[in-house]
Amino acid sequence: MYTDLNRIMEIALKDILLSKGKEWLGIDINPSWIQFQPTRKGVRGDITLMVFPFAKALQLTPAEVAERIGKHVKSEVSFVADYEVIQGFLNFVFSKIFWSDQLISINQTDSFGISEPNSKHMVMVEYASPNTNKPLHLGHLRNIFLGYSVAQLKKAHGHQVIKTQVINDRGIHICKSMLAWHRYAPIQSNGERETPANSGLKGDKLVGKYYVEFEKHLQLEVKEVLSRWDAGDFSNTASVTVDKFQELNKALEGKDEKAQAAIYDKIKELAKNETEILRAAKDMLVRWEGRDPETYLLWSTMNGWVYDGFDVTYKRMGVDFDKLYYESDTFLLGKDQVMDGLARGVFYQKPDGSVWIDLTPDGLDEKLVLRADGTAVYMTQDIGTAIERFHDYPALSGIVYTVGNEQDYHFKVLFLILQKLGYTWAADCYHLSYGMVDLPSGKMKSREGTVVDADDLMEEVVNAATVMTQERGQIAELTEDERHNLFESIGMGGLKYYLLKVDPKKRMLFNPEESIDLTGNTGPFIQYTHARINSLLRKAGLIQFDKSALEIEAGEIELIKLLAAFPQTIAEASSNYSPAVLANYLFELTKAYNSFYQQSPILNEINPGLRAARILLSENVAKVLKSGLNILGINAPERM
RNA sequence: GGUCCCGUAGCUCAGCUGGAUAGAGCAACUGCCUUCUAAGCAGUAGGUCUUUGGUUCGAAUCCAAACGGGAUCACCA
Repeated sequence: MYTDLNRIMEIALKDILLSKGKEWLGIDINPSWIQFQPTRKGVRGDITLMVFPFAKALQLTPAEVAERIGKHVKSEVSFVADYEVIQGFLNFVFSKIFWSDQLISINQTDSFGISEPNSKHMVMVEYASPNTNKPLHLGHLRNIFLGYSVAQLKKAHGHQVIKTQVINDRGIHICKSMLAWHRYAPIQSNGERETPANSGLKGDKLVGKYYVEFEKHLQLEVKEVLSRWDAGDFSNTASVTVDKFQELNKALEGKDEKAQAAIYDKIKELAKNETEILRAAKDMLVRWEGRDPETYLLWSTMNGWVYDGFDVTYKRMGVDFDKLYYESDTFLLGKDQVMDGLARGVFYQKPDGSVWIDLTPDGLDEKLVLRADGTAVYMTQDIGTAIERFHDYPALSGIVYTVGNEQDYHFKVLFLILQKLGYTWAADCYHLSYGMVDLPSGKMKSREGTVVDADDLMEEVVNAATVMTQERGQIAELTEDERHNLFESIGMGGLKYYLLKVDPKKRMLFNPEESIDLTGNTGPFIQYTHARINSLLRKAGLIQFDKSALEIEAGEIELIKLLAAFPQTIAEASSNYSPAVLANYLFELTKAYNSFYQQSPILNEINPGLRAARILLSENVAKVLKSGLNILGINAPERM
């Protein structure tokens, strides 16, 4: 088992300072003065003690204090070989033995950096959960890679993890596609309507096509309704709607452009509800809820197409799920909890029968949790689903929701409600909120056709990787199959790394050209370095060396230090729900190794002790790179 | 307007709970393949960390305000 010597040394130094401090400095040491940090890059030393707090208390200059402490520590602590005082910072230099022992310890640890499986509590990670009316796009890619990677991170950190997604298989959106398909899908020669099987179209793409079709017809009808209204023809229109329309029309006067646009949107909304096609879709939803056999069959057929399509996409992404929650099963959940909460005074009821929660004391608004007609809203469902999950998994301690930051408010409210209902685990639920992915041309908008389709993008990225790898890869010995896998690994690795390397919380820019780059801060750069080490190790296989007689120099120490930081990097990335932390670490390690590789002969080194240390070091760098990439969901090819 | 998030090099991003001279990658320029994979390495150039106050030995980091960008404020999900 690997022991983080760094950490142990820090504790040891702290103990010595506390016990001997008075003797050395003449005053009692306040533990809060003792602040260590890794020594700054480019400065000699391994760990740095801040001496400012001491200097202040002792009324001495930092340099004087540092000198006094340094002298004593050097003479009394075996692993401190030297010390240096620069600008009031006290830098301790650890002995070479210390570092070579560290390397040996890392080497002897099988899954270095990975915590004992299931040593920490169980968490559920929800991600993906797309709507079924449209194919997956770039935004989903960020969501899915992020969620999957956080699940991997939690596992590596010792948690038991349940990966889950909610299948949004009910609601008006799927009815829209169903209706449009029923009305407009061309009849094939065999008498069937268009299906994935007879058209060769991916299921999600096909259903998405009819959703668009629906929207097209809807827009046309809206136009008709509006022009009728403008002409003063309100036949077949409810008087409430007419009043509302005229009211909004009046409100237009004297408003600026922005306010007018908002009002126009509302008018459009009114007109939408007056269209035949939307009414037909709503009827369909009612029939679905009433379990009308024909509607139900169509629904399950078309849903099936979508999931078959999504499965293909997930498979290429390399992600999976342990447990699925179907909205069609869970949409009735939560009502009981709401009624129970109502009885306990957590919620209150308005005269129309709708149920609300007043969150104004918490600085939020009043929020509807159940409609007047007793049907559930989004919030009701989420309350129910969360509770259901804790029933399904009694050992569960928290849920991570990978959902875009436009829902920050929703989750804030959800967690608060759960807490008010008395569920202590609400404190361990976390909204993994990520920023939007923008394009160089701006925001993705389906209406303007600027949405980047997930399947298309993956195809493109793999194609680009194929071209580049055929050009410069060392692939002569690979079979056709192996090549195919390699291109896939490189293309997808580049894409995943590109989306994961930035802080999830932040909005990010997706530059198509950069995403297929193979140089610089990219996935393929790390993969390449891993492959190159493997090539080296294949050749080193023949060389005998003695692992107990290692010799190391400054360059090796720098790398060992980085390797030793792997476990704490995983811990940090896991607790911050940030694969980006890990990605940046891997990049640092890769850069450091490449620099080392370029200036130090490894197999060609004549000094056997040095050569042994360098081979061992290379082996462990490769080990960490592979393990780290795996957590990011990225393959680490043996050669490329 | 209320609430929340963001503002670091031409561009894209790192900078952890305050610490030394603010770092990478891309783009630009200069070098390095008859030694282990050049998808690499070494170097040059590029910064009032949006602004102004405050806290402190010490601020890109913490606090406040202003400015700029975004999200959200549905009986949609």
